[in-house]
Amino acid sequence: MNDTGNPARFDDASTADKPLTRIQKLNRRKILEAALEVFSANGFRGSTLDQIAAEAGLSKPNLLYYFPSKEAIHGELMIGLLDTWLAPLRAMDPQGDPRAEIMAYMKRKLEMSREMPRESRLFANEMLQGAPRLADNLGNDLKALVDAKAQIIRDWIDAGLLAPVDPHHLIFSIWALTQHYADFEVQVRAVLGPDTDPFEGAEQFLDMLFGRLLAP
Amino acid sequence: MNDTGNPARFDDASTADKPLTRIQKLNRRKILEAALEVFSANGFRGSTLDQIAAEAGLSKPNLLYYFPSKEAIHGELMIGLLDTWLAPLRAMDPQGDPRAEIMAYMKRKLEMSREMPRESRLFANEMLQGAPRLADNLGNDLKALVDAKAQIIRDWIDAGLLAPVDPHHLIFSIWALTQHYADFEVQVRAVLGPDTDPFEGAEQFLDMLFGRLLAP
DNA sequence: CGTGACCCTGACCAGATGGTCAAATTGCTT
DNA sequence: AAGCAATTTGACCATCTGGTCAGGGTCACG
Repeated sequence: MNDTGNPARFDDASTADKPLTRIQKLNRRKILEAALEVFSANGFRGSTLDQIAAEAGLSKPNLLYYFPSKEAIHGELMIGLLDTWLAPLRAMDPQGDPRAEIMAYMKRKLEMSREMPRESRLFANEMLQGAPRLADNLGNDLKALVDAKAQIIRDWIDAGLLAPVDPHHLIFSIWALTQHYADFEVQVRAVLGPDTDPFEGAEQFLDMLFGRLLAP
Repeated sequence: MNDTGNPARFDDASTADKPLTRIQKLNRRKILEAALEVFSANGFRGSTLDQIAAEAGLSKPNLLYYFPSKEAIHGELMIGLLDTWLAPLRAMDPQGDPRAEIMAYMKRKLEMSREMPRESRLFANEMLQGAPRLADNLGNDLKALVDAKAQIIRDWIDAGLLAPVDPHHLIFSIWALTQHYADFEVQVRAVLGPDTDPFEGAEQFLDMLFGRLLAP
């Protein structure tokens, strides 16, 4: 059971937080876990409450006892996701060694792609549809965070500690490259064959790629 | 059942080619164009025949006069897509200058992301769902093509013309980086703001990234 | 201008799907 | 063990959706 860093959250993201029962906690977790499985594999419209209910081992009306609607389940998933997803970027330390910080960020993201491919695909699905449920967060929280980190990188560059690259696109490139291995896993595996671990090669490659890019 | 005169056969790319009528050619094109628009924005399950019909300016039964099913429309789109999508890779010339060939490939792919974002998203959607409709092609055509091109790159490396990088992951990185700007366009635009052209910066960045990587 | 093939549509159908509800069952507290 | 709240479910509903069909309109061509 994967539980670390993925805590079952409160009920309606609304104001009133009741004291969650033992059974509530258990079943809400089951539902969100099942929903992650199903939504990430089929997208929002491609998933049905019946599938999620089956995966969770509950009846459909019982799902709707814990969440007011299909959208609510998805929404709750998304809230937790954006947070989890950006944690590694938040952790980038202005005080650390520039190249080490960026390489560590890249590696953490790659690790996340390996260990949380479902979350990655859920996120990708949402982006592909134009992120209707994340539009606000993207324009505010996300932009603010990325801009802040971009400024840090810019400072590093100005101090001559990194090659002069566009910080925003550097961050995009880390996102693109790491998430590709989760989101396009079928394609990657089809090309590499069944006996090769994509992430092994990916780590080496990305090490070289960013190592060469960042040298001042 | 009653099959009389149903022209819903496969396109010119198929085995049985009947002489397509003027109206057939026109309407099939309208339908595929509309389907691209709708499928790429909503995914297969998220799209309805009504949406496609509306977008195409035709009635739903009329769609089904030209194509036997929703799946058939999607399938036809996919066939054309994989071909279009891989054309730039096919064009990589073993006789050309190694770095120039790879940089040109990357640029052509980036250009495709800018000019055919719908195709890119359609492809991404399919991959995310595990590519159920492309599984065969991936394991055969695609793998063969990529392996062949990887061998060419390997030869270049052995000849000391390129830095020693894993050719497969090099190709993956080009795919990931270029398609990211189409598939995650919302996110990219949200971060960069409305007045910045993502592709402008992307081209510069990728130029530097791969330039540095490939130097022997 | 007639005729047969081609093209188009309103009306309809069956199954899927999100969601509701009253009633039954279970869990918790005193 | 009673009593009340929390949990669960079978039955049901309205709507959506892919797909069918019989019939009517249109086009091309002799």
